[in-house]
Amino acid sequence: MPKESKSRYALLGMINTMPMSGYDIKDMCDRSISYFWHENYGNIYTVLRKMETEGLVTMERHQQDGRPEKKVYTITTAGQEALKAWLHRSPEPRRLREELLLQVFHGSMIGPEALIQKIKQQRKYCQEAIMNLSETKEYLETEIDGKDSLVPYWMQTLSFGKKFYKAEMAWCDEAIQEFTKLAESVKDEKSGNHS
Amino acid sequence: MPKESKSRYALLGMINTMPMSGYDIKDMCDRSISYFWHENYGNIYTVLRKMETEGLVTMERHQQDGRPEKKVYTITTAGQEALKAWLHRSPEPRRLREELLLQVFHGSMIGPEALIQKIKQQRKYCQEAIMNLSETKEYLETEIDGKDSLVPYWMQTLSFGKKFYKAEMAWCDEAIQEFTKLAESVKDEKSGNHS
DNA sequence: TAGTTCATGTAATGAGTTACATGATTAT
DNA sequence: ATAATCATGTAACTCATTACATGAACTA
Repeated sequence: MPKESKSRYALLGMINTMPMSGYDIKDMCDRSISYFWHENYGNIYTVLRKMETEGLVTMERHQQDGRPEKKVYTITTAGQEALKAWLHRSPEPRRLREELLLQVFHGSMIGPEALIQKIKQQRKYCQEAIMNLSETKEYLETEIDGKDSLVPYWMQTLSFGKKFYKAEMAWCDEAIQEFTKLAESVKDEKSGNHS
Repeated sequence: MPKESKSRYALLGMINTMPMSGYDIKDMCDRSISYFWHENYGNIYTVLRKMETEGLVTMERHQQDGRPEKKVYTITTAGQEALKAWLHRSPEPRRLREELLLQVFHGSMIGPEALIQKIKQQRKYCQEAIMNLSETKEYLETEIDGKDSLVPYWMQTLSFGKKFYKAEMAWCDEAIQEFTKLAESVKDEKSGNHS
């Protein structure tokens, strides 16, 4: 069986919280799940139209004052069932492709100093990510858990992000330290200062 | 500019440590970097032949006793330069697609109990991963840092893996706890027992 | 007036995965 | 005998990304 695309469920899930357009979906993805999932316009619009023909969503044109027309998609019963069925399935194991780690693995070719620069960069990125997550968390906490009970679930994904980035930052610190030591020992060897 | 494939560098890096065949590369990837990088035969053999025409590697047929013939690839000077150039470039930001997290985000549709099962499964997976990493670490520690100084770099990627999985396991524990609470509060509401 | 945001779409591309095919040998 | 390991390859496919195109309105 060929591996099935998961984009549809990302979109269905978003539409399920409330009817929205492709543009809205992209916006919501970027604001809420961007640290563990991504979607781009090209795919969104394509998948949306496909799901319409499959009867998972329906489309309505919404006229707006001054702004371009919107195509607002609404989930159907069939769509909700498809979403639920996926939610009950086991997630596929992740296939990471961590370019930085690959560079570290083959780092002996460029030496520790060059790696340290990369890792410092990554550390900065982690810090920013953690700040963003904190802001989102604060926002969610002010939200009265009203119409949708999605808040506690969203919160739990934020917690994952935070733990993940904190761990990565800790790794960055450790790696910088280790590679600094390594760089010094290389220098020592060159000056004939063996242990 | 279209995004460039990173597979070639994964392969070049492996061949750089010692000449080997596509089959060997797959084996080495699976044993050493599988928790943050993956390659499959289809791609390996294709990319290998492409790199040969580009002059990044050379190929030699090796006859083996009893076993099928091997095509052993060796990195060229051009290949080493390409590898080095990539190592000096900044890694592209990762694009995660964490299906489990997506399911958690939309979890309100199936409720906390169903999620807890998934997360328990994930926790088990993390535990196994940590054990595998520990074994690899022990193996590396017995290796005398001889011909290749790749050991400390490899070690550092192992440390990343361990920190990552430990963080994920901690998240699993937290999430299980939180969703258990949530499940109970839902039950309370049903039985008319409000706080 | 030039740039940004809003809004949708499609064609081309590429990269990677899967499935399939072959065939020898070795272990059970 | 038959399953597993060793070893390579390719065709089909799908998924996603990129690039490009359009166009209105708002903002500096």
